[in-house]
Amino acid sequence: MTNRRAKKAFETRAAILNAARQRFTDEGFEASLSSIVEDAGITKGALFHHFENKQALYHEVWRVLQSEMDADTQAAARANRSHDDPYAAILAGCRKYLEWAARPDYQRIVLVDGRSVFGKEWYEADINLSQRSVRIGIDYLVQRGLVAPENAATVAVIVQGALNGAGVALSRNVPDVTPESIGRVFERLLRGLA
Amino acid sequence: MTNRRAKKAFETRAAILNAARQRFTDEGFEASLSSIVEDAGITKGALFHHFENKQALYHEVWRVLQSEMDADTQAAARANRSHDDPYAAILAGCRKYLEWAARPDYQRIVLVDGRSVFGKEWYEADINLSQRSVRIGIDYLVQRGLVAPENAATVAVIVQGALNGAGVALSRNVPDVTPESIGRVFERLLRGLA
DNA sequence: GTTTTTACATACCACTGGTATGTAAGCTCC
DNA sequence: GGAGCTTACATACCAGTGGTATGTAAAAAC
Repeated sequence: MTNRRAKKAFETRAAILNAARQRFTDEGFEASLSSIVEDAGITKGALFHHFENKQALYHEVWRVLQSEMDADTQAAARANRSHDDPYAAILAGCRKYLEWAARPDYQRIVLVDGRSVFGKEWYEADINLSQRSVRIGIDYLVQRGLVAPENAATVAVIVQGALNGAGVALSRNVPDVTPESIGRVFERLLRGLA
Repeated sequence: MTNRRAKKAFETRAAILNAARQRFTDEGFEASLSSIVEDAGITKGALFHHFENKQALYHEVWRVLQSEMDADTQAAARANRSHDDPYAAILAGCRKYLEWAARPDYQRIVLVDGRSVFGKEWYEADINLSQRSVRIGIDYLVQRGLVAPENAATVAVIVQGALNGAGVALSRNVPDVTPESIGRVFERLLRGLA
């Protein structure tokens, strides 16, 4: 019964996305569509049926990754709310984000290749998913009077950039850069804003 | 007398680099070699004589840009040294770097496309040129007792990331993010580390 | 049961980065 | 000053790329 064709189509779509995610992680955007369709066990006809072009495929892989990260970091922040310390939630979110920034797939697809793939539209695409969680955290600090309202937007982009830099450094095993040292410095930075 | 051939070769090499810098700025690494050699008024034979491959050409363009930036920011920092305020120099360097981060060529070639072009070797290439000035500034603060020695490396990558985030946001005209607001926040952040 | 729609597969295209080869001008050295 | 080597390119070509136009068989709609 229930639409056999649509179900099958969904499976091939998922197979394409899986193969693409792996290839894009290993080889970046340069990964060939031929290799992706081979991994997925289908042909280019199927791929171009499901996605308008290579960029659209990449964008979908990217979007899924960002959504997963967004949900995960927000959950971590929510779970660590504290009446005693207004910084507890946002710091927990930061720590969780650092785990993502160190993941090979997230790092390559979002942090390294993503920007160049999307070109000028990058920031517009990015700000809605990458920045959202950060903005929520900063806005909370503003609400608690710990960040000046006129600095909110600036603090958000700076925190985001700092997290990305730290995350990449972390995964590159830069000497003396550890999750603990980053946690220490971040806490100091945020508290220093008050 | 003095070697006419070498002089001419240097000129073609410079023409290639100029054309490449422009094309890479406008179209990113995807810019075709055909268009570059056309702009430079030569052929692919000449290009591949001077550069091993496309990546090597890109790397040279990138290297020149980074060197220019490095010299400029260090000069700005040096010119703003102050006995009264140990932060004066590094803040001046940061402000100068923001100007670079907002430049179309630097932004596209170094901040956006660079990472994906160099892939895994990116950080190794980056750290020697991007990080150098930052590290010098942070090490000075350590020396003055304003940053804990064990945090130096972490602070450096974080400051670098923060500067990149701020620079990109600046050039994208993100609402409420201005050179002034960035300067304010940065000063607070750095002083908060003491 | 016929028709229409959908989810692919196949065959092909212009163009890409890269290479192998050709060539003419410049330099060296007698 | 001219033979011979070297260098700085130009030309011709190649495998592989993203993308498209067309074909097709099965499922859905009526």
